[in-house]
Amino acid sequence: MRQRHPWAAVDVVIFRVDGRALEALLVKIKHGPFRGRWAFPGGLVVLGEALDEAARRELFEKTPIHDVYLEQLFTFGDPDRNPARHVVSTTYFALLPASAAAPRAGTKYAEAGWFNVKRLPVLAYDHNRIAAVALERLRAKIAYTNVAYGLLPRAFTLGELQRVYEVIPGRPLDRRNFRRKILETGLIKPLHRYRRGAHRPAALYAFRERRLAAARRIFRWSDLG
Amino acid sequence: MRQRHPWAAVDVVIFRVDGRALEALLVKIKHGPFRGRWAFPGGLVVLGEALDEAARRELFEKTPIHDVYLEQLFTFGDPDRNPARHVVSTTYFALLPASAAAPRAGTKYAEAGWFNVKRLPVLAYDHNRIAAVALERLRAKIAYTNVAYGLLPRAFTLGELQRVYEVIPGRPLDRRNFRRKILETGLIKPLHRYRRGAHRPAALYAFRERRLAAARRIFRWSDLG
DNA sequence: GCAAAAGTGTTGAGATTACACCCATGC
DNA sequence: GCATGGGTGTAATCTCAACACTTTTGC
Repeated sequence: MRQRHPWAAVDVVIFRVDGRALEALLVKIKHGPFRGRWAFPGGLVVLGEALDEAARRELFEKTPIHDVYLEQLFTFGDPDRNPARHVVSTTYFALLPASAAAPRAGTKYAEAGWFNVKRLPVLAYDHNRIAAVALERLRAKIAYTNVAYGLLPRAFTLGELQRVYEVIPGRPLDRRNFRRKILETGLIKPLHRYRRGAHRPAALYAFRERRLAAARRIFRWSDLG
Repeated sequence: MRQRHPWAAVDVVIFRVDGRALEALLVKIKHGPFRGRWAFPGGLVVLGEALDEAARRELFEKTPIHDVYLEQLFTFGDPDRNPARHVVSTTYFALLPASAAAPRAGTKYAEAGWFNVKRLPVLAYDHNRIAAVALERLRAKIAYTNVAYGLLPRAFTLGELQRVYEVIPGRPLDRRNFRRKILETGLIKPLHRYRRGAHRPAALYAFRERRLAAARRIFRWSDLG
């Protein structure tokens, strides 16, 4: 019974919305056949470690913040996705508020940086496929859940929220309709505080719950195409 | 670098709609700590084998038909889900038409049989959790895709189709509204043939495409619970 | 003739979209 | 005073849900 089987690994796609762009965190690989190529952070699961733990470990190595939205995405297991050995990788996606700490490369990778998801380079392994799946999932999910909370700080203006809801599907929304609909969902609540800035002060809101909740749809059907 | 890591495995939840019940295929385990308990068929992934291949292999051992709808569900990786060794299992769900061949136990299992998903026994491993996730996914997916094709023969009546759409969420639908909506989606096409039976002959239909396609929603929001 | 499933339209309520003007602030 | 983003309401259209009676067949 001394058979060999593929090992389990995790990879994590970390998203943030910076200004008007959706970005993902990439790391530059130091060793092996993909040396010098960008990839999503990841690694083998340690014996006795739960999958989510492994994903959180990889995530924490890059950005030392807790209270991160983390969701399992898909498992990729083609034998040739990793030329070194057959590895079955379960991918996760994580959402960070734009304000979160800068990424650190750690000892494992040469560099780390944020990339606009619209202009990702050719990645190592099958990671461009992973990127596509992650983006698709995020787009689908923002339309009928409160996942957006993961991309925003505790308090935010409706304008900031709308920008998240526009950047991810990549199309503009009517401001009046957006405000009405998002308030009707009950996902967010007014804080009765105001943010002063360069212009008219904006009312601050917070998500009622900072864990996944379903809601009625915010986009129309045709917006999901 | 002679580290040990969890192995990859697959488990497959096979559904069918038999008359008025949604059923899943269970096998009885022959050996090990869960001997005598029911579980979904599954096993370790062989080195060099793609995940889907492994799932298809497990599926084919039970019901020798091709052209089966198969979709990856979720990956479970808690270290204690299998007391023997840390195994990370990627689960799949498969859909069979009711007419499909009877299940065979094979050599690996003591027995195989169909169980109403509403009355599943206590299963081995974390398989009751898997059942819950599979059911949730199937319910969500039938509402906005043509997955139902996997549960029906090539040609079917609108009555048969409606029964599938009622059994899975577990609530009745208005016949007139159902027929109008399902025809509006364009997912199915009339065959201009009729099935004769005990009663008035019914027009036969077929799915326009026998691969996953999205459609506008067939249920109302509140029907998704 | 009767039991059982097939077939067929309309109406009211609610949801969705499109759309334009004034307000508060910093500079 | 002007540029920038914040704030607000209404009307037309579309979608959704509710609902009942007739038809065709096998027995």
